[in-house]
Amino acid sequence: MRLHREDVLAGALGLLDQDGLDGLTMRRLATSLGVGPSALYWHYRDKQALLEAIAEEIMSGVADVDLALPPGERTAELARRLRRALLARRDGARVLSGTYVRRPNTLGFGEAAVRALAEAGVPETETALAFFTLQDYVLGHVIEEQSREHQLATTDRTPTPDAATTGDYPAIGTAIRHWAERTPDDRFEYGLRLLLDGLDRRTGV
Amino acid sequence: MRLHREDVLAGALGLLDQDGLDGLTMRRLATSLGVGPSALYWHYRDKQALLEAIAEEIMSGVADVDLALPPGERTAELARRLRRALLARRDGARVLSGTYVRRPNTLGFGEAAVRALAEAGVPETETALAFFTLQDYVLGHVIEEQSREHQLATTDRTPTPDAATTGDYPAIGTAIRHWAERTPDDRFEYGLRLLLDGLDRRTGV
DNA sequence: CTCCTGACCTGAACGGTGTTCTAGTAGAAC
DNA sequence: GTTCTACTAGAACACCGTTCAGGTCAGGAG
Repeated sequence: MRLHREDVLAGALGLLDQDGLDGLTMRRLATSLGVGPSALYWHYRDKQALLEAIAEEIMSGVADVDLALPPGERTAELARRLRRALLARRDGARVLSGTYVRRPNTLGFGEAAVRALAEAGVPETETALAFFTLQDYVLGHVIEEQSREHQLATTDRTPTPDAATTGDYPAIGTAIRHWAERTPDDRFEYGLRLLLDGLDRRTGV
Repeated sequence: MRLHREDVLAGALGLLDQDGLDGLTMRRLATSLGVGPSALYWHYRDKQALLEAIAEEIMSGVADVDLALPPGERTAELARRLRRALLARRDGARVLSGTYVRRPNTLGFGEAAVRALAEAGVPETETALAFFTLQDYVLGHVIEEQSREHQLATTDRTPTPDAATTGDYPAIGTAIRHWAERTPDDRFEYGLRLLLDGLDRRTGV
């Protein structure tokens, strides 16, 4: 039973979810597919090409936001959809930040976001600036969120500063305590709100 | 002439600037120091520990912002200082995003930022949320900025979408053209302004 | 029914990686 | 001048991405 391009991609996605980005190696992917490592190179030029295919797969459907939503809310929803897509796969944010993709799903997302921003009243000269700002925030946020997940899974040290550190840094100590009480979704929404409010003040989103 | 911990760190920083994060390998670092690879493991438990030391070094001095500045401007200045520190070393943002540091320089930066935000009028329950939002934005932004640098250096494809792509995605095409006219500093300031304005609207920074 | 072509794979190899181990050597302190 | 500690060498282990020359096997052409 021979492989096809999609089989390799599917196997890679499975291995990514199971073992994370560092565990996704060509050799392990090959054995999980019951094949030698060199077989993979017939389907993808190199590992980078495979990672780009994964990135594009992660971005599939993210742009399909409800166009009936008012443009401001649509912009917010696109940011949320991006975050959810990144969170849906282990190390999703790291995968995307490492690949420079110029493919339908990725471009389509940018197109949808820029459109929503423009319709919301952002001047044409600023739509890309606003879009990248939103995207950079989401990416940075999810990278940190997933990095914390990994931290929790591998070490047994508490991810929030413990008593020893809070002694020397009192402000951060109490601040983090409030932060820890929020859900991950709330934390994301807070920053998203800040950005959209800032945009509102300038152009009325 | 034997090595000390600082010599290894200095050599690692040099190699990082020269060859990037992927070029920073224990063996190459060893040879550049005129020593066998195993010698490094006396000074640092493993490569991760060395990377954390690098991260902490990158963050040195970032928190030393002028306390005479009004708290709002001080917050902005801290964000700028963080960006500049990350840009100062090749792949600086990637290094920091991969390490989970809880050390003086990193904690001190958080402390300074949380303090500035609190003084600016952000309620105590939200200072950490606002701080992490700013930090996530800066990190995401610089990761992308440095990833573009690398892209430019290695491939000869233009980093901005070319004519072929703009055909199918008209909004993104013209948007990017406006974006390309701005300087990297301007692009960063735009997002920073958005965040601070959003914060202002909620609490009066 | 044969043959051929192209898609797909094997197996071995190359040069690289982080890390560990045992055995040492050199420099400072007494 | 010896001892002790700080430090290093060298070999080895188990991986990694990638290449290459050669093999297999399905399916269409004749």
